[in-house]
Amino acid sequence: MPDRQIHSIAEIAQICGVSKATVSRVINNNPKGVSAETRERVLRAIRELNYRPNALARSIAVSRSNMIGLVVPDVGNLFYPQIIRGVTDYADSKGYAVLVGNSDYNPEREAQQLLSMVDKRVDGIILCSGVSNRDFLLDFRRYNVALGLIGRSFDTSVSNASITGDNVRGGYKSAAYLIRGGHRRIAYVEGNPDVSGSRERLEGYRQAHTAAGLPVYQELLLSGEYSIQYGRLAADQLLNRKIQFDAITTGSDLIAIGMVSQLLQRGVRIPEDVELIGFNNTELASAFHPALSTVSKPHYDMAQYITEQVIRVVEGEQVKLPHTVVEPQLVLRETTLPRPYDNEY
Amino acid sequence: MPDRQIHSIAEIAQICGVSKATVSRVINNNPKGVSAETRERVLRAIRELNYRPNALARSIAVSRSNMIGLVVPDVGNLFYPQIIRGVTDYADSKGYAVLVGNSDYNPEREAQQLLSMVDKRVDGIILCSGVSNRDFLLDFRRYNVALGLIGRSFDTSVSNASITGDNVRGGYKSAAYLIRGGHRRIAYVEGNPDVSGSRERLEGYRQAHTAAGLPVYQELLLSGEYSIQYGRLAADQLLNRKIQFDAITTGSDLIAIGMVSQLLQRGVRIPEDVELIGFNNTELASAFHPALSTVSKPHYDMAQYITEQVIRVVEGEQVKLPHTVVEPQLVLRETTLPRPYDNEY
DNA sequence: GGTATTTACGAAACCGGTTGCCTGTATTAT
DNA sequence: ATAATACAGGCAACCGGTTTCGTAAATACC
Repeated sequence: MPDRQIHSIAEIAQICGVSKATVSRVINNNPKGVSAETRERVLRAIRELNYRPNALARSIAVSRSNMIGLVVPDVGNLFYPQIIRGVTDYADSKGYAVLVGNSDYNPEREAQQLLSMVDKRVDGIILCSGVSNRDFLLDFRRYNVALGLIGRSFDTSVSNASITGDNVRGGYKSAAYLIRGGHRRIAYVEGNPDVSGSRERLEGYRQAHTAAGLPVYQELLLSGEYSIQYGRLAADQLLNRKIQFDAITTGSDLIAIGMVSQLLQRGVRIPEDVELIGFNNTELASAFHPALSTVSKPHYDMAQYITEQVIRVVEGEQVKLPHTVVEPQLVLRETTLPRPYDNEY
Repeated sequence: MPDRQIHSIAEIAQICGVSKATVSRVINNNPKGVSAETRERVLRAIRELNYRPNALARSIAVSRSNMIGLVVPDVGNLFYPQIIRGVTDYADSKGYAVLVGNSDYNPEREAQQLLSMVDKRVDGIILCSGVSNRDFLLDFRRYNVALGLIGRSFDTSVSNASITGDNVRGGYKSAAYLIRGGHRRIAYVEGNPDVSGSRERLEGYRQAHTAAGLPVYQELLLSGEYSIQYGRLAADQLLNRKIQFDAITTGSDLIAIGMVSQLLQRGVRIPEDVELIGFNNTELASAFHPALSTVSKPHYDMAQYITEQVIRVVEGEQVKLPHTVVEPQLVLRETTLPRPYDNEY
């Protein structure tokens, strides 16, 4: 068996007959203080021994870990791949590694994950669709970690940067589009009601109704979780309880897919009998059959953006914009009927 | 502004009038060598100051980081959520944090990610659908990191554990099912041809053909990438080049979805005109409309299993089985026509 | 009451790096 | 030729923990 060693800077130093300081200078290719030949000699030893500097040791010495933490509700949810990819791409490009954790929409678990990342001394944290309350986050700032928020926003004392879609507008647009189609009983089917986005979309839904002088029926407001499963369940519920509805807005494409799938199976035609609008415009929405009408935000870009900001604060630069909100766009496909529409309202 | 400090063990020690050693003992609740009252006093200080031990420092002291690395081709691909969730769940339950990286099916990037994880001194690495060659991985063992493989397998000198679906069997089963339906021109549409799974499935496809005394046509063998996009493209290619085909097997559900979506759009009926079988039985397959027939493996469980093994070797226990291969099951839904079938062949 | 054992804790070395400061020699300026 | 400066490189302190070992005090034992 070959030497399965992982060497230390001291060994390299000894082998080359120089001090640790010199090796360190070579590694960080610090141009000062080491001659070309010494440098070469050290580099050769490093190569020959396959020496890899210990990033952890370095981290504690310079008190910077070059790691950032990403906390999402559920990495298994098909909504998050775009986000994770956005974060890892940007982080990677700047030489940061990414630690991931699931919160399961549970404030305690979320807190646990956040603290565990502090323990690992990540330089920054990106919290996605967080469910922690404001006080906790505010208190959390004591740990001096750059904090970026996706999908939720507080004042600047809570986070260094945040980016959200305008969920109120999103909720408004989809409801308004359906209302404009003459629908009067529009079901609103949400995922986890604790997520702020849920409440905001509902607010938009309400606004669209009142703007049109229409009542909001409590029995049409459902919530459960962001999954295909739940979409199925919600469809069944609506049908089984014989609740009348002529259109649906949902809190995610997954819910929408589950509902469409189940409604179709139970003989409800879409969009002829029921129009439906999803949320988020995941990759799936356009591929699904019938293709989902949905509300679109550039999640990948949003993730990249927030990662950029977090890294900026880590590196002592200014955040470009502490709070960004992006206007969601209604994307109309096959689960709605066409009608004049200008994406403005 | 409150004190935004992160304290060190030395500070706690000083405040409590004890030595660092004592504080350390308290933190690791080492039952020996510290009296109840001293312990209490230290714990109080820790609580009051919100002290969080530096896991990095601990890692270098005990040469164990409690981090494991997960390298996948593309966290953005909808196939990986199940895997990532499986890994994070198990790791989390054992107190390990997870570092993720993308390889993009690129051996150089993969090597880079692997080495970057070594630098961070992860205790173990889980490599998913790796594209590195055997020699590289063998050489990589020098870094003394526990290594688990998903979706690829070598002898035990290369990895500590591996788990794969039997892709040959998977490829065989789906092709055989289609052949049994009387099809003679079955297109085989793969993702990245560098991934070993691709080649194995093709092998199964071949075996099924020769077993039935049928020829394999080169023009029916396509490959590109694992995405909905590519599925669309492949469908277009087949149609535009006027290549005759009466059935399709694909290397992933995403490709399948893209193809179905495009074929439908171009007026091809499924399954009446063309039968199609996906691969992997992602959450999407059953929700898609028409529901995808596909080849199923328990990815979440596989991910958990391999994580368990990796952690076992980290903790000095025996790996249960160094190499596991799971038998894939054909799941028949709406993109194929029903016919007698026993999932055995 | 004297010895043996246990217990509580501190001192200091160590893990693997970084960095400020110092020294000795080589180079340049005058 | 001499002083001034530059450069290469070593020493040692430091980052924040863990752990071995030693010792003094407390407790157990007879």
